[in-house]
Amino acid sequence: MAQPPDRPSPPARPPVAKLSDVARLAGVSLATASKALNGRSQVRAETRARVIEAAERLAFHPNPLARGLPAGRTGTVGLLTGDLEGRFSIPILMGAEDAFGVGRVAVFLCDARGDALREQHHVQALLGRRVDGLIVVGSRTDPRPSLGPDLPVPVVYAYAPSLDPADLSIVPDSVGAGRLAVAHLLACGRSRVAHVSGDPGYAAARERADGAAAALADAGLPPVGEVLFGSWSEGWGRAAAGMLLDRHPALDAIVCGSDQIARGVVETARERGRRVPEDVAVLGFDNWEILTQGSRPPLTSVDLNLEQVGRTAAQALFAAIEGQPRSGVETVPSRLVIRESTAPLS
Amino acid sequence: MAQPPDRPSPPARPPVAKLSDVARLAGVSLATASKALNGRSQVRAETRARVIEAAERLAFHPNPLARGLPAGRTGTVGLLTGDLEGRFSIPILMGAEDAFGVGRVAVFLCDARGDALREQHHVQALLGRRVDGLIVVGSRTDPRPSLGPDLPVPVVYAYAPSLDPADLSIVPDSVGAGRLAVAHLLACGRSRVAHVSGDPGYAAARERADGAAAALADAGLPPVGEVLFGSWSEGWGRAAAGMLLDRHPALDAIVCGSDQIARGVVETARERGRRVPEDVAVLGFDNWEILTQGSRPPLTSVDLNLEQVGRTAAQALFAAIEGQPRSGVETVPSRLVIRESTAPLS
DNA sequence: CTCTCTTCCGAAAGCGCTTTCGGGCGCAAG
DNA sequence: CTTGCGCCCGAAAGCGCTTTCGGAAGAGAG
Repeated sequence: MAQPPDRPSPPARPPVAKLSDVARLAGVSLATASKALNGRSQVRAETRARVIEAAERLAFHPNPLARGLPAGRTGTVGLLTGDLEGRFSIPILMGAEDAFGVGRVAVFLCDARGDALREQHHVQALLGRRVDGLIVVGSRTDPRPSLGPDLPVPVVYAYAPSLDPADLSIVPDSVGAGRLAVAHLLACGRSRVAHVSGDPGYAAARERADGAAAALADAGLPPVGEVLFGSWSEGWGRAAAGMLLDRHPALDAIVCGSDQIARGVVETARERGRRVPEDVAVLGFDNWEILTQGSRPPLTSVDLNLEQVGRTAAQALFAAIEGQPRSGVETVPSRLVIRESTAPLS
Repeated sequence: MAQPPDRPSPPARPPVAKLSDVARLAGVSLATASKALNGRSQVRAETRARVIEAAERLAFHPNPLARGLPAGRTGTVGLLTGDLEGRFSIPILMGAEDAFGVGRVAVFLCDARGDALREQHHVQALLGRRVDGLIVVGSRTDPRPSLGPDLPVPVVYAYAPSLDPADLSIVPDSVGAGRLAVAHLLACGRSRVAHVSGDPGYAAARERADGAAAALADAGLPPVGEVLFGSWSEGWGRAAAGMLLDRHPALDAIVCGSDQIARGVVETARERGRRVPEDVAVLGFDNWEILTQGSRPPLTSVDLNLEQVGRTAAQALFAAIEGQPRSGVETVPSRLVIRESTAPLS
């Protein structure tokens, strides 16, 4: 539709082997060649071997377009992200690549940039390209509107769950991540644990806080003050740390809602003469290397296992394409990466 | 080839309109419908209108697979990246998306993870999918081996240039970026400018340093000490800043090879009682928001215009596909983003 | 030796679309 | 009223592959 009326023909390129070449070389018909290469059970082993050898000699690669035509399949999936920076999309993409297996399927990556209209447009473009399925990645863990139940292909939501429980969503376990953080601090012998988090409008902030609170409660320990919600920035981490250290000088650990916040907290603690981790243990979430490594000391952080989220989403999508759809919200556990900002009380 | 022997058929899905439906509804033949929709000049305007209306009523989207079969075109391009974190790929991807125009072409994204073997594999997979062209994105600006001259489709290298001058490469102007940085500091009235950079194994480090040195020389100013090469880390920035302030207490500006280094430098300067920017102006490269914003004060940084690199690469690829290939290395100018870590001497 | 089954292979029919090519029609010129 | 010429349109031939279906060849039973 969008082709120029009379475009010049592309420059001459070396021709590629096609199935008919393979068949001729192997001395069989097209049909037999196709069956042999696709592992259909109607060819003698010896014939199959001959065909395969011919294919290899010609460096034959089947044209997936032509292959998909009769089957209605294309061997491609669409990855629709709303995440500008690729902070979450990239690990998920890599996980998906792993799960599908290199070369088996190809991934179309589209960035909707958080714009619903653009998203709709991309969905149409992807469907037009006859993708076999769609993975939708959000930029935050808050539930998002479903693309709708009547798409012609299966959809899996990753990171941000769909509001529609009939859809399948794969998300990190934020509550569990919060529990994990506190459990580690308790294991380090800390007992006076405060919590500085980010924007309370984010489900991730609230759920991590819930998990942390629950773990403290399980241990019979009171939290140190309320959870301080603010923004996902170092500046907020610095400010909040100042307040905390003034009000609760006896605290011995601070859970931070993100690595950014943790950096600010660590910095302020050090400037106030508190040693990290000896006096105060600090940890963050996300395990964003650029932040955790640059910090003094390097930050312990809860890794949300985004690659695993991607891998699971890809596997689920694959299953759905094969006719085994699931639905509901499935969570992927988090993982603690211990660095120097936490350590046992000596 | 890699299909399971006898897979189950996918679940029933709503059928989509095909060209024959449109033709029937419009009361014309397939051929006419096709020509009408593709703007061929062999249909009466009135007939064309009728066909288009029928297509819209049926929400007809041509099947790009079938469309590409005769033409040998697929309307897809491959984006092959070696950049784990997507630090450079994502902006380039977005630029490419912009340049192609949403929906006109789709982008296959593959991550080779810096592995030549995996790269080769992905190239094969992409060629197998009959992409119309390839954009290869490197993870650093050092020249990289060419994919070879005899690929069946045009290739454009972005960020990392190809070693083969017959290829087309679109890269940021590292030398110009270095000049830009120093020019800004000079405009701020600084005259004793030191330079802390990253790993000297990186062309980006050397070229930025060259540009900076050239700009100083143009102004008739001597550099303050040698360029301190090290690594791309905050820790190195802190260490280097300590050395610099000891040896050259009179310096009034420090150019840093990256935002990470700049953060370390700023931190150490502040701890040593030097005010930034009043006593010492500091700037970095890359304009990585997460780093520039969290710093105290926020960092001035040279933005390499990666989106523009991507857009240019995409346009060049498009031209090559249309039969207008270019070759050689083309640079994209950088852009200064001024924040609080630099300011005129009062 | 004939008949029935298997096993293996090939002819042919699509999949949805584009494009070539030839023919019908209407018009102006002869 | 005939030619000739253009303008539109449709029939049909692919593009490269998969799949159905029927037939040929060989094996075993009667």
